[in-house]
Amino acid sequence: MLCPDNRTVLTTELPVNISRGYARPVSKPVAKAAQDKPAKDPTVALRLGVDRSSPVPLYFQLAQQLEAAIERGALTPGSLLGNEIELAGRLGLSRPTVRQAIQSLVDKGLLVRRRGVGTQVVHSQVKRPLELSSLFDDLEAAGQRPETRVLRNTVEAASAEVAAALGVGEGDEVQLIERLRLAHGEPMAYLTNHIPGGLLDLDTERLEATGLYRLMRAAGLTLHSARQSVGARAATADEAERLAEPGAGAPLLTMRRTTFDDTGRAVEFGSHVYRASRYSFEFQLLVRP
Amino acid sequence: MLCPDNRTVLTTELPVNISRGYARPVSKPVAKAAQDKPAKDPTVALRLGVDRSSPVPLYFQLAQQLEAAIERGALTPGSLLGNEIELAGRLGLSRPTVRQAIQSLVDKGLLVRRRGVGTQVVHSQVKRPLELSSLFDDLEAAGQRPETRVLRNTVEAASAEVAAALGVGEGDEVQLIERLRLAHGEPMAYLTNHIPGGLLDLDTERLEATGLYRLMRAAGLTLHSARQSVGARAATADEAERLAEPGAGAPLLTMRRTTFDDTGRAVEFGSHVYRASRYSFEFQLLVRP
DNA sequence: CAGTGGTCTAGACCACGCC
DNA sequence: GCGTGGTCTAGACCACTGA
Repeated sequence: MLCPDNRTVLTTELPVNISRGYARPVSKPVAKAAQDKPAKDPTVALRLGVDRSSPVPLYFQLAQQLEAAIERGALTPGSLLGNEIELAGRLGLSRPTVRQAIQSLVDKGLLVRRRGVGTQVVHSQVKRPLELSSLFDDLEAAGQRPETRVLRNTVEAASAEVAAALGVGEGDEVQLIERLRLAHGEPMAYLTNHIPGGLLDLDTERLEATGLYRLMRAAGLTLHSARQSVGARAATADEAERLAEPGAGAPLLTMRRTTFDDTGRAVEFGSHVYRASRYSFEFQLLVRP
Repeated sequence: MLCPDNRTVLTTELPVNISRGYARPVSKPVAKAAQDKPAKDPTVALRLGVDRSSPVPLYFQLAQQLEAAIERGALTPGSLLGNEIELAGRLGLSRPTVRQAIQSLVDKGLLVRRRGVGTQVVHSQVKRPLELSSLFDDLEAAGQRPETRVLRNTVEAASAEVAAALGVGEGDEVQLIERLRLAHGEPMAYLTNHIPGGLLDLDTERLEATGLYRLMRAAGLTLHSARQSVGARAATADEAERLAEPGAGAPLLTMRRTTFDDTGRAVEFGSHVYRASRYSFEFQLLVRP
């Protein structure tokens, strides 16, 4: 994704929400589709329908279909969805199941509910909130042909700062990785990561082929949350040279992030600098209702 | 909140999640509290209990109590909550209601569920995700005694850029506000905002007393989402002077944000610069499970 | 006043993780 | 196997909105 001024914009989006389900016997093909109502709500013309033999949860199937309808414009912004009870009856589902589907789209910011009014499609412009992102994946998704040069990949004793960030003892073994990230052959960012010792088997080869988060997930870690801080500062002479900026003093965008897995353990501490002339962070926020 | 290096950090937190409820007749004081189980789960000693005469929803009451218990340390990180069915029985609630309470805390990142294992308290460090934030509120919460100087407050014709961001016609009337924000008497940021004409009655006096978002909410607008972009660049000579930075070229943190209300209408477009020597953005991310 | 979403109940069966 | 959360049903009453 390119900005008007040719800077790379990071719109972060990750493959989450993997459908999980369970097999269910093909039971009760409930289908007393009441077409006796004139119904001006747009979902009637939408050939919605769930597959009860699929392992994908019913609410999830419905949510996917509604989302697809919104994305392809079949459900236009501002249009009312029609009430939950009637929709449930038409699909042969119970109301709680339909509510669960709708709620998941409300959480994504695609729908808005108003008591006494109905459920409406939000007037677009809203996409999804920021996810835990990988620069590599972001660049790849944007068609920027990312490239990684691993400049250091060693085991060190944790400094006080790193130990505090990772929640390990000072002097404990941590893996240190320094990488230069390029897109279209040009330097974009200088990435420094610290990872608790023994957590991951990181060989330089795999690090150059993909992103760190992908390696972590592949190793069975469940990434859960991250605390991050974004700022700016002037480049040192060294940094300017590494990043091919004209000289010391060039503005850099900085990001420090600690990532935690689902047990609350810190799995990574990163301290990165980006060329401000080429990068910005872009994301959406949703206000919790 | 102050950084080690004395820069102001923006931890954004807004008062959302206003409790809404409805009155319910004081019915069925179901209380067959089974204490026949030894139960090593920590919630038994937690004097949990809901007030059925309260207008606050039962699931919300339970969620609040659990959250409070986590915050004061009565539920320690990693501890198991005890299964949902038993908990429901003990509280005289149905399982779906208990699940709704637990789910809301999972969404906040305070709890983690594992099938076949149970529900655990996350190992702290995790706070809440970024909310739609007001610099004024953030500074005030951090005890920084914020001050605002309104430098411009006029009505103008929308430029092409502003018109595109706000979704109005080029040349339409928009309100333009330029403000200098100070903390402890020192310049922190220069804020430029555009607001669709006629949306809000903004007098300079009120703008100097509080933040823009607070005024918007007070005017009955329901803020729903925002799209924002954070970057960095070098200051112009003018900007450096306004912000009391030593001179042109000083690194600035930039933020552009368009805010939407719950009908999807753009209600504000802001283009702000912050002194990188004094500011950074700090926030948490949660990975959607 | 009619229609909507918000909340709640008391059951049920299933998939997954661990022993 | 056993216990956990994940999903689903078929009802019910209430509060809010707008005509």
